Amino acid sequence: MSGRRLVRSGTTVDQMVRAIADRIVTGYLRPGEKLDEGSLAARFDVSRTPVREALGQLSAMGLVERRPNRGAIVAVITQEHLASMFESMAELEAICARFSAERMTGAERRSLELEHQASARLVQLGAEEDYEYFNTDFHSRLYRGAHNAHIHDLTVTTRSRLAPFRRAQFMLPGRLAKSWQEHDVIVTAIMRGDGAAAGKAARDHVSIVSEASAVFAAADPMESRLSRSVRR
Amino acid sequence: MSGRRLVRSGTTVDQMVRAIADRIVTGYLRPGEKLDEGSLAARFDVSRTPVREALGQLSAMGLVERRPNRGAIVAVITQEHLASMFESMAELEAICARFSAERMTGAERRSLELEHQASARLVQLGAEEDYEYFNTDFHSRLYRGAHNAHIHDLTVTTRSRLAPFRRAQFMLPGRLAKSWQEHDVIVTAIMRGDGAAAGKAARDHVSIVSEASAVFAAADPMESRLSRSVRR
DNA sequence: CAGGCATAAAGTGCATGCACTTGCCTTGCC
DNA sequence: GGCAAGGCAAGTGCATGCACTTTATGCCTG
Repeated sequence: MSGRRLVRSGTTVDQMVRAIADRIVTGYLRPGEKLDEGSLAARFDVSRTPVREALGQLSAMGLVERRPNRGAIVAVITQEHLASMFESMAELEAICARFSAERMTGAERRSLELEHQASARLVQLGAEEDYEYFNTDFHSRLYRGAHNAHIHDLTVTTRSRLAPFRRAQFMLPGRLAKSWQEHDVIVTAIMRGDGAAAGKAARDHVSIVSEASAVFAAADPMESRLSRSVRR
Repeated sequence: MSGRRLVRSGTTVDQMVRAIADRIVTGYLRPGEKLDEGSLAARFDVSRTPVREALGQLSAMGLVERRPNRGAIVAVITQEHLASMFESMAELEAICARFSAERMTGAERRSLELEHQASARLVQLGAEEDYEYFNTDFHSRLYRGAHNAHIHDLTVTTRSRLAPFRRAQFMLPGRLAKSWQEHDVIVTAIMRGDGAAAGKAARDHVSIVSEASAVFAAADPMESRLSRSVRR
């Protein structure tokens, strides 16, 4: 039956994982929201089997929570756990920045500085959208510049899990200029190979975002109805 | 058909994940070894469905590698990636130790020091097995002492992935006494609340294990010859 | 009319079946 | 004898079906 197979990219399960993860990370699916296997299967026109596999993987990644026999929900992140993730992020970024200062190649350094300087223009223009895009790229450069595949993974994963909570920073006025200044401190430290300074600057940079987000998250009605303390 | 169900703990998939992960982490299943869905299903007396889900989750965790349509193998870790994981481990331990120095409660500090002092006896006796058991506990205390759930997760996960490569340290003579000395530096720093010193000591501690393991791993031709049919 | 208890509905967990892919091995061809 | 094409067996990928668990509904009882 059925005209399955529209595209031929990766397996069905992989696509499901990406699709669902994307909806969670972008905030389209909200914490605590129920993930019904049947509905998801219908939604993507596949059977429940790949959906189940995808949910299992997402659960392994911590993006969804699975209660045996009681279905899956988008992972509910407590205030406390969120704080721990932001703090981890700050530490991970600090490590990446420190290693970057010590290990980036000449090309990587030049490229980093070039892009950073170019981004000043986005700040002047107040191009929030574009700056955010650049910002992601900037941080990715630090992760890669650390020349450590595992740290890179940990950092990228943690960052993606924090993504839903990072939109907050847009809300603060003058954020762009401030962000750029902080980047500038990091870049300067990296350029002169000062790992300790680069690490500290990166940690501070993330911490500030963290504080902004904490405010945002607190105001967010994430605990409206369910999310009872599901025994533990 | 069939008399399924031997035990009744958790879901079948979870049991499979634990069972397979355990065999990988303990080195019973070696990197590169083929994981045949049918054989695993037969081995554990379940159908292929839960096996597939388990493999999917293990793949998400990085313990196995899945090639579409070509089956799964125990993840092969390159020398380079292994090094990056050890380095990450050193950094993560450093963070945990630093936070522990700053945040452990009085009870946690006392308990840590007490156990540490008690372990001196194991060193004297040369009780390798028991010391290794204590050692795991010691590090777990640091992870918990950091009071950061996410760092805890990252650290525990990374540590388990390194487990197959850590047996190396047993091979070095005088390792126990050296390890205890290093622990002692960490404990002392934590007791006086010196985060920076605790972090540095923890990083050094792991780095030394790392070097030992690197030698071991290099000497070990991690290919698949011997590990043919292990099923029984 | 409230509080159980039975029963139905919904939804999960796993087994089975079939289509497809891959790798090997044969077979025919040069 | 080597090599390419084709076929076969092994094994993966997904759909479907059924048993079981949870949750919703209604009915009976006090």
